[in-house]
Parts: sequence; C-alpha cells; structure tokens
Amino acid sequence: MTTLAKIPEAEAFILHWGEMGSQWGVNRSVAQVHALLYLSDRPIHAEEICVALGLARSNVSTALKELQGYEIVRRTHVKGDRRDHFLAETDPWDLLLKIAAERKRREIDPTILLLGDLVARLEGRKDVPDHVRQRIGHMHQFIGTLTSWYEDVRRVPKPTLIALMKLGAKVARFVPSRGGTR
Amino acid sequence: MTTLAKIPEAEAFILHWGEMGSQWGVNRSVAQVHALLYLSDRPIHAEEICVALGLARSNVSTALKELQGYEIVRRTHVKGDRRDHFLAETDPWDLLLKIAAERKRREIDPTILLLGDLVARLEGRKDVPDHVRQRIGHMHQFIGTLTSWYEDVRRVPKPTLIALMKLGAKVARFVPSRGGTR
DNA sequence: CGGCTATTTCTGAAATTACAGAAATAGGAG
DNA sequence: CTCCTATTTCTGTAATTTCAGAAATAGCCG
Repeated sequence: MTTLAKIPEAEAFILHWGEMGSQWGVNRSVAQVHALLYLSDRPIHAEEICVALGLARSNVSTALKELQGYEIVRRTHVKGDRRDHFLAETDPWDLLLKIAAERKRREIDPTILLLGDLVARLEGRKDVPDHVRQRIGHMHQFIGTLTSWYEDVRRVPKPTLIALMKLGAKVARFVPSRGGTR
Repeated sequence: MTTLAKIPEAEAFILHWGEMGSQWGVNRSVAQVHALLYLSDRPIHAEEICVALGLARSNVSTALKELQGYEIVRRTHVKGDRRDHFLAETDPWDLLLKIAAERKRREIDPTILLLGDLVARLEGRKDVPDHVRQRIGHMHQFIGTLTSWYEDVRRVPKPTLIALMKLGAKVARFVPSRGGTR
C-alpha cells in the first residue's frame, strides 16, 4: 500500500482534515500530515509524506515535530531502514484527550494565570468600574470551573467515559434535588 | 465610562482575548470587539468601538456581523440616537453554548456529512484497504457520538449543567456496573 | 576519521489574510 | 422627494503566515 493519497476518498479525508485544522488554529499542513498517518496502517518516513501530500520536506519536518508535541504521533523504526518512521494514534478518543491536554497546557493555563493576575490587580480599586472587575472575575471563575471539570473527567477510565457519554442527558437525573432533562 | 480601553487591566483582557480567538480560529478583531462589549455595561456604537480598539470602521462592521451570527452580541438602540448600538452576552456559560452551537453548525455538521459520504462510497470496495474504510468509519462514528452527546446536554437546564460540572468525576459512580473514578 | 544520508534550521519568495480608506447603499428626517 | 448620516461593500495595500529550497548539523558506516 503505497498509494494512500491516490485513493480519492482518502485524499478527500486528508484535505478536509487540513481545513478543519486551520479552522481550529492548527496549521493546515500539520493536520494533513496527521490525517495521512491516521489512515496508514504502517509507519511512514518523512520523504514518503512529502510525496503523498506534496509538501516541502521542511514543512513535513515541522509538522511531525508539532504532532509529536501533541503526543498523537510517535517515532518508530523499521528494521533495515535507519530513517525515522512515524505512526499516529488511531483511537479517536485518545486523540481528543491528547489534543485537549496540549491545548489546555498551551492556551488555557496561561489564560487562567493572566485572568488571575488581572483579578488580583483589580481588587479594591476605586478607579475601575465594578462591572469590569466582576466580569473579568466571572470569566476567570468560569474557565477555572471548566478546567477542573476537565481535570476530573480526564482521569475517568475510557470505557466509563464512553458509557457516560452514551447516557447523555440522563446523568442529569443524578443531580441532587433536580428534575433532570427538563 | 468612556475609557474602557484606557484601563490597563481591561486592555490586557481585550488583547489576550484577541490572541485566544486567533488560536481558536476566530478572527482577532472579532474576538477583541467581543471582549470590549463583554466588559461594557452599556450598549456601544460602532464608531466608539473603532476608537477604543484602533480598528478600521469596516473591520468593526464585519466583526459585529460575525458576533451577531454567533448570537453572542445583539443590536439595541439608545433613545435619541439612531445609530445601532451593540451589547454582548455576559453569562460565560451562555457564551460557551452559543459559540459551540455555531461552530457545530459551521464545521462539525459538514464534517459529519462528508465523512458519512466517504463511508458510503467505501462500502464494499475491494480496491481500498480495510483499515482505511475502518478508520474513516471510526472517526465518523466518534464525531457522531460526541455530537449527539452535545445535543443531549445542551438541552439540560443551565443550573443542572452547572451542578453536573461541579460533580465532575463523581457522576462516573452512576454508570451501571462500573467502579467509578478508578 | 572521512564519506554518506537523514534531519533540522535558516532565508527569501509566494500566498493568504487583515486592513484602511473610498465608494456605494440604505434609510430616516424634514 | 431631497438631504444627510449611518452602514456596508469594494479595492488596493500592508502584514502575516506558509512554503520550498539551500545551508547547516547530526549521526551512522566502513
């Protein structure tokens, strides 16, 4: 199988994945390289990725480093070939968790730090309208709540998590003294 | 209060919000306009936004249209002034739900359609490796599961949702025949 | 240690995106 | 209906980002 990008359906998947990436702040090439590896059942070396996607070697190199930063792609070696080969995470659930973890680290954590700092600086200031202090405070709290919820659920074993998702709104029944799904 | 962007803390918030936006695929100016309105306790007209943020009138116009598309900013009118004024959603939770709804509509729904189409085209094809069909199928299913979970929980009343979040991993206790949080 | 290949970093060019100002349009007031 | 102001759309320019190829580095093998 040397022709992944020659299968029109695989190509469509890869291109769409690239577009999705760029709409969510991930470099298009990075997303395409990921999609290619996701569809591959064997480790691929950088040069092959270049050919398959029509990207420059340098960009593929950067993309691979980025994907390894997310821990959704890892290096392996193929016997008798000293080039690095690359392999992607294939479980979509793991993929989501890994991406979430890294984006939290890169973007959410610094945001919480900044907002915390702003809240501290605004404390007891007479020259700043109350509602400004309050709204920055609310946002800080909200993101903090979401984040600790995330930290909580990411430790739940995957099968339990999947079971919970399938329950969907039914979990609302277990909220003390509440009716449930309206 | 005509000096929101003159408060260094407010300015820092607005600038950071803009950066966050661009990391998540939202135009920086759009995010900044939103941040300004979020911090304001009164409706603001377009010209004032331009001055406060140093953006071109045209970009502010585009940004406002975009924010109204997300339904997180709405037009109002101030007595004795025939210019449009704008006001932002102030509840972070509503904000998140509105943004999620719109991004689902714009990006996730089309993705599910595409993947569904690819899955259909790959059905029973002998010239495509099994694992390609399977992986596209898995991704299709996964995104579908996430989406129906989302459709489920977005109907849950906000207070219940907040209570559920605070429960965090404890909800795992209610998953039938599972131990819970490990 | 010298040659060879793989990989990463650097640099200028190409493409994309954001922008300001001008022009066009819309819509109320008189 | 005409004038006047607000708003949106259009257009050329500026800034940013992406990219390919070149140069530099690293690391094996004989």
